Amino acid sequence: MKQYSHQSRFLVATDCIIFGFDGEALNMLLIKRNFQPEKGKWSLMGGFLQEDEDLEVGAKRILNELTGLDDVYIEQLKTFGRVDRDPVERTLSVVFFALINQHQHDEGAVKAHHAHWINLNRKPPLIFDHDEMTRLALEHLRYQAALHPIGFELLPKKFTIPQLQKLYEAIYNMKLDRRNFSRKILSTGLLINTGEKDQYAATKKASLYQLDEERYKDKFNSFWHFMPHPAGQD
Amino acid sequence: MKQYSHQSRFLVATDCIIFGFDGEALNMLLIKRNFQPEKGKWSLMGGFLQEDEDLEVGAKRILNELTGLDDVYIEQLKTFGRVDRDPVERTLSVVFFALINQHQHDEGAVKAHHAHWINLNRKPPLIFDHDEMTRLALEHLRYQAALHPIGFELLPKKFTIPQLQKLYEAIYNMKLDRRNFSRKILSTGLLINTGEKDQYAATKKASLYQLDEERYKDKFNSFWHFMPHPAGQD
DNA sequence: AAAAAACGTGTGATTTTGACACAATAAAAA
DNA sequence: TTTTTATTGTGTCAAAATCACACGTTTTTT
Repeated sequence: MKQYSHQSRFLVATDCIIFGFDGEALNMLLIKRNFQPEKGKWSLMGGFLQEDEDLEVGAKRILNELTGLDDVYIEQLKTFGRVDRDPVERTLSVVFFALINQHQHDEGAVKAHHAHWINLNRKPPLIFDHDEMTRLALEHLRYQAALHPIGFELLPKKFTIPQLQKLYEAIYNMKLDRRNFSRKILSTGLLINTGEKDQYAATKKASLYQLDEERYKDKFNSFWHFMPHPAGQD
Repeated sequence: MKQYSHQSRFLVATDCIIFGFDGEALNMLLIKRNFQPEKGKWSLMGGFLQEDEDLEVGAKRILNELTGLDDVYIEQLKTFGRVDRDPVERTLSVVFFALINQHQHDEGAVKAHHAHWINLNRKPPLIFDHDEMTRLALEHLRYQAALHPIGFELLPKKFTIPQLQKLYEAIYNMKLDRRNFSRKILSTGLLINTGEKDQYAATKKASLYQLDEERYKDKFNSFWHFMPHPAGQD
């Protein structure tokens, strides 16, 4: 048996949802398309899967092309396959979810692709089913960040607890209590106090922490509740 | 623009991981293949995606073919795309995760496909990357069942709390405290006591409950902790 | 009628959580 | 130089949730 001859074959694309955090707001990297189809409109960064390429390799190729980054946190999110989702020709899209340190990307590459960091609260409508993909990704981010120590992927190697809190506040669009947040985060035992202080702070300088990589890997799949359970849930 | 002419096209299959519960153990529905490739070996139930078919529709078609069931809980789990995962020809597989009430399936259809309910603890090795798919699905089941009220999908419409507990014990391979389990489950407010009793019970007859469908939909995405956090996590 | 098996509910100590207060630090303003 | 202001680090306490465990009840079996 050399081939499954009588079966249909499909185009397969990879689209990437790339989240970044600038210290204040949650952003995503979007493309202002200067190519067909839907030239001039906004979309996710994507590309077609190659004959000899694993899915994740394809996603990382596309991600690297756009950001210049190599060692990025990505997860496969979901495959979108509605028959008419691409008006040109049926194309399945395997959507990947990436978290990057926004201050580390290659600005040249981003400009070359007409890409822009867009605040999530000011996101324009996107082509095809890319809005649906985005909704799912944000939901997934909120889900993951509430249960797993995933937020670190969006911050620099060394960061302060107030910085981390701002990130969580941006992800959930809500204010958190400084003291309870700190207690909860530190109680995971995942943070190492480097002893250094945040030199950019305006007033009292906060301590810089970094991930305990060892424990991070070990405990990634423990469950936590990073988000408060406000009273009166019912 | 009529087509993306120069891009490669791929075979796309759908494989289904089908979990069932017989009251004692967790089982999955597996195929003893009497067709090529890998005739004689065990595999998941799968099939190729059709030209005019949405992904989920394809999965439901395959599921219905095997079980005769129509209204089944399914989730898309992940797409497997290793270049050499199918030795015959490169094929992407979109894996779906299904939970069914094992006592409700169509035995005729199952036999016709040479399918068998196999206890998870006695699962034979499967072809291709189906073992990896299975591992992921079990992990996902454990994840989901710990956080969301998903176990009901594996039970009959009316069930007792001890039955539900046995299910959880099978999923996690651990014993649970009867009293704490009951309290936790009831405190979700998702169960309605039908007033009836389980007539098959050997001794004291347990009350039959059913899902409060309304609340179930509303609260599916609230987080819960159905599994205990034993002391000494560190 | 007594024993055995399984169900339903209750209790108390411990831990975790959420709400909130105060002292310490560092820059900027006075 | 002193005061003001903004922000960080740590602490307290009441309320809620969790875990470990005990007892009485119902139904079949002996």
